[in-house]
Amino acid sequence: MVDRLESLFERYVSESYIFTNRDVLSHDFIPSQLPHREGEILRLGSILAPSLRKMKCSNVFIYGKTGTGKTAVSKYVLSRLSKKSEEIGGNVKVCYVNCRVAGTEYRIAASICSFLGVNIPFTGLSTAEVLNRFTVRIREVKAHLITVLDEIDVLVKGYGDRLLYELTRINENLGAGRVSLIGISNDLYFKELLDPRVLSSLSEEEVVFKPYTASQLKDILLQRAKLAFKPGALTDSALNLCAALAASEHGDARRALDLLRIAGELAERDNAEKVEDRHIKEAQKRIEHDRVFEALSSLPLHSKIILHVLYSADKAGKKGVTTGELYDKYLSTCSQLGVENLTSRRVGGLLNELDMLGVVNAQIVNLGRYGRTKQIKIKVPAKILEKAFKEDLYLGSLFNS
DNA sequence: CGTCCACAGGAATGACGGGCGG
DNA sequence: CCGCCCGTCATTCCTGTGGACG
Repeated sequence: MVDRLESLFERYVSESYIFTNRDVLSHDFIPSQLPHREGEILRLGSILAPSLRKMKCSNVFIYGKTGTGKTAVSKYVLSRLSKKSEEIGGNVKVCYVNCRVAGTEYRIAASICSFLGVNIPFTGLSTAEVLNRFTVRIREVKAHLITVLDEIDVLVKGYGDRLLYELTRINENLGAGRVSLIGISNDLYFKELLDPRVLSSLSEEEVVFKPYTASQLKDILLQRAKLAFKPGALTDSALNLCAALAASEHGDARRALDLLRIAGELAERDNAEKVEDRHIKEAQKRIEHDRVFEALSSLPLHSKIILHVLYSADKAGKKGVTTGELYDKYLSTCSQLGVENLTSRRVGGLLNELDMLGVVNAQIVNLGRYGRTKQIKIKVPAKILEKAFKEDLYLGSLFNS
């Protein structure tokens, strides 16, 4: 026993069979070259280049599906631009904000400010005040700030285009300095939600990122694999499989890299010498499992109760529950657990959130004389749900009986 | 062909915890 | 320390609605 533990430790201390540098496969790694995106890089570069000569540059709207390199290309071009600006003593500053990560209008504004060295408290100020301080600061340092708003559709869907409107208008009463915007979205139709004035201002230029094809994905993987894996540690067929799987999921390079990294980790844990097809397949299962597990276990209590109701119905062989049935069972579950219940209005809201998350499938159906309701079905495998809820402080007890 | 079911989901409002400037 | 404002979660009240039934 001791010896086996010793050898396990020893394996971790000694060099890995598989990886030379696993970080190359992580999300935030930006390689020195981005294969199959030369066109987009040059395009974005030529749009932003005027800023180096203290000239106005157009706002840009970038769209394309997830994992098509939008973020990587933007960050790459921005970092090169800011390097060049430093070199020539320019005043171009760059700033990157992910709207989904930041969350609210306020935090996005605060986050932009922090790039200019203005510290904004967590909360306490109005968004208008934050923007005001931002404007003052821009004028002060006379900077040309190029702001990337990643996942801008999340901002607009949640809070409307007020912030964007303010940002596009800021230049109008700004003596010195300038603000240019780069909006990134993976939803092509979100433009419809924008006020025409904001839209025309934001999409002075547009860049579209097409999904990678399987062979392009293969090139990308090959490039990273050279840096990440030991020579010969990745089989050709595993690499091909990886590219093929990711290509079938809308040419998502991020997904492909995740697959490769996790497959590598699995192979390493297996003490295998090479990453093979089975590791890739296993990795795909793992990713899906983890995604769902994570989503489920971080849910608020009442969402979990709702899911448990649907889970029980599903286990009883019911195919779909109506809103009324759901709410009845929800009430009884709450009293069983000794938890205060929410109103049906709120439960409906939570249900919609679960639908958006893809955990649940809710469809409005018309039963004519018998009303208009929703048919709700659970979409996650029972096993994962059990695993995610068994540890829950409140819900755990429901599984022991 | 009108009714009326059983909800959907928008708007207004309130409670609450947190952080600000003064 | 206080009064104020914010974001978040939840409630209350409300209007809207597609189609089977009578």
